Amino acid sequence: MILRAAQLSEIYERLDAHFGPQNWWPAHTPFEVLVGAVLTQNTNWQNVKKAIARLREAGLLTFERLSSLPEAELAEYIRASGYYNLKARRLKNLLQMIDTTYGGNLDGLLGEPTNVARQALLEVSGIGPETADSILLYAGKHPIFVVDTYTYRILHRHQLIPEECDYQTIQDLFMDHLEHDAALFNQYHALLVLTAKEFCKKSVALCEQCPLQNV
DNA sequence: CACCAGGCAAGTA
DNA sequence: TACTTGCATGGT
Repeated sequence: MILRAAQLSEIYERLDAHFGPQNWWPAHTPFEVLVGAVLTQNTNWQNVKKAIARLREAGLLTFERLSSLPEAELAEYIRASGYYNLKARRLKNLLQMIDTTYGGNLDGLLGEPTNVARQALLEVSGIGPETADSILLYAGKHPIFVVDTYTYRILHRHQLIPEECDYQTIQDLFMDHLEHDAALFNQYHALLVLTAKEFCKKSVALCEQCPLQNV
């Protein structure tokens, strides 16, 4: 039950042929990626879209406007995304770090070497590996592979990884055997999300129609 | 009604 | 260290 290097390319080729180019993340600006990355934690993207829309309508999708918004008010704007009190706090923690360490300049954070920026993000309470890597890849175009529950579920359903397999192990599988290219990692992760949503739901797997059968 | 959705941190023993 | 719990809305 181990994933072979050649299978990573095979999986990518099949999914890319099936779904085509995706050009993720669905956001207008790097700052919007940052916000969305926190709001989508364990949450349906449909709910996140509602919350992002509320912030956009209020003109709050900038570092300065969101930083000056009281936490309690921010929580109300993002209510539809669920865990809204928790996420308001986490966003504030993140903005605070960018303010104190990078003078409120998101590009300052994203312009750091990947490992430095990743460490800075992980030190923020509420930012874990997936959120950090999503920000690095999709807001900063850093060549780092984003692992999520979909990635795990698809690989495990196809018996390519064991049930006990942590984030770093899965990320290393991809990064040890693929070219470190942001555009490739972007597309690969987007393809895995689409595949999970269409063919590999938690309670139902439509393996007969899945492009990955018999990999 | 039950279950699910692009996590993470804090508490417990 | 290993396991459990809290956080919460909205769609199916």
